Amino acid sequence: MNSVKNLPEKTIERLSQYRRVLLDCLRQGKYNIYSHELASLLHINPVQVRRDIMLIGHNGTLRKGYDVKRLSDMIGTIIDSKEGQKVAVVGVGNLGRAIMTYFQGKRTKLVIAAAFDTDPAKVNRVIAGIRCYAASEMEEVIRKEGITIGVITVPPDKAAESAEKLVMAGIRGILNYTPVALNVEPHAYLEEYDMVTSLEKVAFFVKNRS
Amino acid sequence: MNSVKNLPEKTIERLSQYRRVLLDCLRQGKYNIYSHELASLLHINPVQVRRDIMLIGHNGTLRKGYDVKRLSDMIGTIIDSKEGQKVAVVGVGNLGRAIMTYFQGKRTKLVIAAAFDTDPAKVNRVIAGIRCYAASEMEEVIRKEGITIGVITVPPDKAAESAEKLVMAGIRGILNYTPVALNVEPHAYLEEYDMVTSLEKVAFFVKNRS
DNA sequence: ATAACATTGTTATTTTTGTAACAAAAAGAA
DNA sequence: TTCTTTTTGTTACAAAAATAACAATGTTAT
Ligand SMILES: NC(=O)c1ccc[n+]([C@@H]2O[C@H](COP(=O)([O-])OP(=O)(O)OC[C@H]3O[C@@H](n4cnc5c(N)ncnc54)[C@H](O)[C@@H]3O)[C@@H](O)[C@H]2O)c1
Ligand SMILES: NC(=O)c1ccc[n+]([C@@H]2O[C@H](COP(=O)([O-])OP(=O)(O)OC[C@H]3O[C@@H](n4cnc5c(N)ncnc54)[C@H](O)[C@@H]3O)[C@@H](O)[C@H]2O)c1
Repeated sequence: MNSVKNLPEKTIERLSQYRRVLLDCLRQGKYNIYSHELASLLHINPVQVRRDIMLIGHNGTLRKGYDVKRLSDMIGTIIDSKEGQKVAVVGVGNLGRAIMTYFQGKRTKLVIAAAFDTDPAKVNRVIAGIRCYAASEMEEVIRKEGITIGVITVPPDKAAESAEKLVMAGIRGILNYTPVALNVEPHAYLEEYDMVTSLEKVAFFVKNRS
Repeated sequence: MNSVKNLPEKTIERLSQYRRVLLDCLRQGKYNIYSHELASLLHINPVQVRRDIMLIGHNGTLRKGYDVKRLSDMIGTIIDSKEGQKVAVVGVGNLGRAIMTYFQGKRTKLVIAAAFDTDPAKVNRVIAGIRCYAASEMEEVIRKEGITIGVITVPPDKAAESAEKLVMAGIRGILNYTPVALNVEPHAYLEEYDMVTSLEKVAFFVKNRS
């Protein structure tokens, strides 16, 4: 079977990036785009763009390229859920707040619906338009609101317990920004990102350039 | 040729992660570690750990595993530069400040040596121990300090001009956190990361779970 | 009309990445 | 000692991802 559920992981990432570019195009009044344009905007190969687009079953027009609006909508049908999904941020510190600010109004289908912290100075306040609850209310709020995704931005030594609480609350996916590998399988899909690793990677390739 | 310069990109990423875990072990007084321990801490396969370690030419001890300190040092000789590298953060907003706070004292060979902003309220202040300069001083400061890596955290519409300035100043690598694809090749190595993509990826896999 | 061209869609091939399999060897048990 | 266990190092294999090749076809120019 070759359905949309079996799309390669890398294709999913690129679809998100294509849409970002496409939405930009729409804002600029550009209604058609060639595979090589999309490719060069994202520093990838045009063939890869065409292949990804083929995989999701979209059709371009010869000599006119892809219809920006249609393609962007098509990507939406693949990566968005119809009813949307709600996100919670756990840990309203520097990074948590930055993310909350950043996301406001970015995507209609993916909304940060709550934040959690233990600091009394933050609890029950509204930050970047998002209500901050006490960490102890996590399970209740997550269930009540139907939140499916958690973003973890607590101090490293609180990461494991936060993940556990999220899982207890029935969360289905976690995006972990702490430098602590979590153990939530098979309860939730896990994505981890460490900025130090990215920076060290850049440093390595800088060092070894010809 | 199979030198250290030709290590797979993914191996480089993992080396950074291994070291993070190893340094943690040292702090906890653990001086030896098995491939399967490292693997399970990072949710990967033990064979992959052994393979990566083989590729960098390190030797473990049968039945005792790897010497944590020696392996961590060995990884240092691969991914660090001897003299270290200096990093600049461009854009001292929510995210920039979060990164500056986060990095303080994390790595001895990779130091944030300067920050840049256009906001007079930030210029010439010291934030998280890092001096913030005016964006107009970028070229001068970067050359004087010998900064090789730039992290871009300015508003999206200023990203391209910031990258250009960095390149003008002779920067060798850029880590871009804005959702704008930059064009700096062949002057600098570029790594881009967009949080929306990560979150959309999590959302997709949550949606399509059995 | 017709030829030249540019662009998509798709299959084939190559490259990269990950996993399995297993020999070798050290440690400990019998 | 000899056998069993455990773990590394390495080669062989598999899977995933990226790229190349190219046919098909609409568009434009002549
Ligand atoms: N700042 C960065 O750029 C950056 C980058 C990469 C990773 N990180 C990681 O992200 C995490 C957060 O970084 P930060 O700079 O925002 O730290 P921070 O200290 O500014 O924020 C942490 C927040 O979590 C809250 N908190 C503590 N315990 C909690 C709990 N049990 N439940 C809920 N909230 C709790 C704290 O009150 C605080 O508001 C850290 O683990 C850090 O290592 C940060
Ligand atoms: N906040 C997040 O979690 C997050 C996540 C992903 C991506 N981003 C991206 O990172 C970037 C920064 O986000 P933020 O939330 O920190 O924004 P912000 O508005 O808080 O900060 C931007 C900073 O850049 C400064 N600046 C403006 N023009 C400049 C220039 N030409 N040179 C130097 N500095 C300049 C501003 O004065 C401000 O201090 C944005 O592009 C955003 O899209 C942010």
